[in-house]
Amino acid sequence: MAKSVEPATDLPPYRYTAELANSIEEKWIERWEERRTYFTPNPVGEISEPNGELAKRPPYYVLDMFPYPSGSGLHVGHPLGYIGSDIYARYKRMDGFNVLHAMGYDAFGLPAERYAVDSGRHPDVTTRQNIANMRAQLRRIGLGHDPRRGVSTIDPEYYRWTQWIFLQIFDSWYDADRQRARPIAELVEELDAGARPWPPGSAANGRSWSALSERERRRAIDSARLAYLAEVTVNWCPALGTVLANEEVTADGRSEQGNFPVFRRPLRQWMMRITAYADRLADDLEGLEWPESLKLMQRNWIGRSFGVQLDFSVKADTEVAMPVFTTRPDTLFGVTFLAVAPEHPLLAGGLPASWTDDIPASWRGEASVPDAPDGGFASPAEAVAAYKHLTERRSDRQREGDEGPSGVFTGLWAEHPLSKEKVPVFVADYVLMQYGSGAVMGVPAHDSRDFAFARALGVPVEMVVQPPVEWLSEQGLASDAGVERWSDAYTGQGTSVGSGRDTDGLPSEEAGRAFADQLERLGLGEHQISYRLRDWLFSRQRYWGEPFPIVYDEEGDPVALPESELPVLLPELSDFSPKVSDDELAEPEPPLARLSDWVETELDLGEGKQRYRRETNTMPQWAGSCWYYLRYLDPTNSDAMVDPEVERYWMKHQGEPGGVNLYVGGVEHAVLHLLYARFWHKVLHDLGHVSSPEPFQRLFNQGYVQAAAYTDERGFYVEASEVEERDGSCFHRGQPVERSYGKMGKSLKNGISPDEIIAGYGADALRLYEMFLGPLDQDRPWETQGIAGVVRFLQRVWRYVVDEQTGEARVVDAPPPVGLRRALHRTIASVRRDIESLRLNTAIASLMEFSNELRAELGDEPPAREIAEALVRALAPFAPHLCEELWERLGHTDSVVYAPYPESDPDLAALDQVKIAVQVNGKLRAVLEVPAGAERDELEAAARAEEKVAELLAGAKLSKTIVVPGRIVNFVLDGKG
RNA sequence: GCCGGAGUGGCGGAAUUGGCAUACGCGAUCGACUCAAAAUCGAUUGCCCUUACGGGCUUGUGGGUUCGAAUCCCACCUCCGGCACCA
Repeated sequence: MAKSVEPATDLPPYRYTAELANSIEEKWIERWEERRTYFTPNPVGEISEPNGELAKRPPYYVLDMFPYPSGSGLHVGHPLGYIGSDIYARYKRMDGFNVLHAMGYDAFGLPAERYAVDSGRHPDVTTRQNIANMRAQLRRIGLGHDPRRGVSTIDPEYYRWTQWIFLQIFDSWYDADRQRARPIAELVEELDAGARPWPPGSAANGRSWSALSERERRRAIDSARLAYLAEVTVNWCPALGTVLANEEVTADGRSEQGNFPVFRRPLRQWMMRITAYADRLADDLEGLEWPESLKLMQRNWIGRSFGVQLDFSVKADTEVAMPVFTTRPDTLFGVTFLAVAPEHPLLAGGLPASWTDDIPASWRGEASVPDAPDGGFASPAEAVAAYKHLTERRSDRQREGDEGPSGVFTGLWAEHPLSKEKVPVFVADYVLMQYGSGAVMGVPAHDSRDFAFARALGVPVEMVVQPPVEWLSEQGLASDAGVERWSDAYTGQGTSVGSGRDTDGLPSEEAGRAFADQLERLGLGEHQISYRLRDWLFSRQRYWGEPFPIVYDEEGDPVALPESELPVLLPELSDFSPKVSDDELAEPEPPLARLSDWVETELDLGEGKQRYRRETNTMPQWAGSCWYYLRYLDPTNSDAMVDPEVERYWMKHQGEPGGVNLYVGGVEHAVLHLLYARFWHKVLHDLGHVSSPEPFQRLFNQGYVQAAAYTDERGFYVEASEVEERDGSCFHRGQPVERSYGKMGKSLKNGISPDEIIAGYGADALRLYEMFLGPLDQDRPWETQGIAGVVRFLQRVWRYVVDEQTGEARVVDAPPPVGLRRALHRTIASVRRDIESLRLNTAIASLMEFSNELRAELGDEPPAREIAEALVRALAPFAPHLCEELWERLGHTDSVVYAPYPESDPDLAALDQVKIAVQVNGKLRAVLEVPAGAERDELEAAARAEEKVAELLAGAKLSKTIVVPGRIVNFVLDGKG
């Protein structure tokens, strides 16, 4: 809580109070702006001046994650990462680098649109106002950003290039042989020349390329593009008038926002072929300086698994080969059934008209379809239709939430490729159409899901991997217990059994290899890699986003607009809300579709004037944030996304992968944003538009600020600032409330505004305290009272340098005591080390320690200029306003922002005296103070000479003496150790 | 369920490679200044036993390796995060 300090009459006139801090801070923020202190020059182009000589320095790019301009103002948790990156950027700037550091705004998207709808104003108005508010709040924290580079995604001059990048992706295809994207024109050339029979990903169906009509060829090529249209199943929420991401749908199939029903339906949408890059996205993580945990999250998200795809032949209308994917070919002889996803194409063909008599009721749907007749459905076709109808209406989330496995028998039988036995084919919703081939081989003995399914429907279980005895005993089973007594599948490796072949008795891995080889020889299977990653759904039925630079011709096929048509401006629209409905079958209607004058257009795209319809979906919020770090490089360039020379200057580093040197942001973007941005960057790299293969070389995740939050008896959060504490209990308006801790923010009603803290203590104190609370990558609880410690520290630094009575600098131009100088150099060494690895809490602790030594050494005496100036420079990245003021009072006319960061002289930083612990039997008995270079013999002799040690050694038998120079002496007496 | 990460004073946290556990700060207690309070300055502050001298214990729990473990190994407990029918 900010205290309102009485204007204390008896304080010295130049005491560093909140008032003084605030006036210093405001003064310097204005001067920095006037002097363009943070303007960072490019080597060439429009913004290569002023400070042009800086561009000769080595470049360094420090980036924060693109903020979304919230309408509710900042709390002290928001700027945590920004302060950390700012300190690092300032340090690098003082250490001789040309540092690019800027802040723009990710201003399109759902939250901005919803805020506008709620406040009844146009998103363009509210968003720009929010940006202005946020800029003002951040400005006051003293972040050293180049203001010219702070782009917003909603600026037409920005989204023009977002659209341009979309066109680059649209105009590309992925060449799997060369493992990179290439212009689509090259694919057309290869096809026309006969160098390639067919576009990748589509099937020839016996026809040759040249036999196709022009329209057919065009559609085949369109489906090979990296950005393509496809009919996909989406979560459609008519009440919100939009499709939702899986994350936005609750477990019971309703919208997270508003709790409206969500339906799954197919819809023609723009997709991005990110799966083409799955291998590179996974492999290239290797060379990045990212937290290992985050790399792992990306790898899991991509979910690459190696296995075998093999064919079972199924007799439906005709004999068809049905591929299944497995990572466990060793369990092939344990297959007792197949299961296909409800959407599987096999089910579209003819199913048998009736069951054979031996089919149990559980297979006929009795166990799985709630309203099935007693004894099950009359025919496979009916059972499958009923089951599909049941599962169709459930969202993915619902499927996952269901208790038991379910499915029905299709009446079809498949032939095992090696044993030639017949196995039944089921339809089951635990099989996902989107993964593998949408069909699985059921091995109940060795897969938990197959096991549960088999038990539920009464399908046989056959063991083909002998589990180790330990597993059986853990399950409470005897070592010879049959598979019918198991309560779960054994999913580990073991000894192969039960195939009746010579692989029996081999370790199961070896048997698996043998089966895979045999399948490959027979042409019935091949090694394959599957991914969890899916292609990226890129359309939104929203107003507040980038329009696609796409129109449709009379046949409904997409046509890219030429660059000269960019930007496609987002048209003015007074009713920008999505069209909502309570009818499940209502057609999605993007707001832009209402503008028929805009949608219907006549253009000459090279074939004379023709009528076209514009694309009315918009891009998702991720689009703008996928490439902003490239626009920061060259924000005013109207000829290119970024000048290649400028791009190379900032992003290409000798002997390193290249990219942004340091990227700081929250772990919540671990997969989506960071994966999408890497994907776009790689496409741009393949097409020659950027020089580095990866966008972000070093990544750092800052933690969250947490704060006490309070819930009333109904479990609702109450405004934390209104809670009072009495006798260890908490009350809100007289009612008792319960305390918990959580991420600071609007939802827990526990936000604390930085404005409030700055008014009460100053921005430098806020900066220091946020960093001092704990390691930057860790969550930390906010307690405003703790800020007193850093305030006192800043006051002391001020008082060392400035006379509190006169305001004059009070340093002496004489050399400091040698001990103090040594302490200074030690401090500089550790502060530098700590900043480099972003351990800013311990960097500040070192500076405090030095300040304590200064006080102990000097008392009230003025410090030497050498000491004072080094301290001011060392502290400047952390407390820039205060240090700029002190620097000026010390007589400097140039800015401390570009003063060189103090260097540590290793000779001075080395300790001349060291303390050595002396132990007897591992227990500390004395501490020696000896010259730093003391040898083993000297140490041992000195240790023996200690009175207490001598006492303990007298009469005892010494079995061992450990001497580690510079560290420890340990006497081990007989009878111990 | 699977995969990660973390457990150190009343609190936030520190501790290069295994070598003085608790740096730095908050809070608390006492003192100086003050009519008083705030601010500031100074001292003390891991726990237990002891008037004292001194001694013992202590990094989630239990074991192990080592002359020596917060740090390495094994088992367990708790908390946090990610993924969740991925065949």
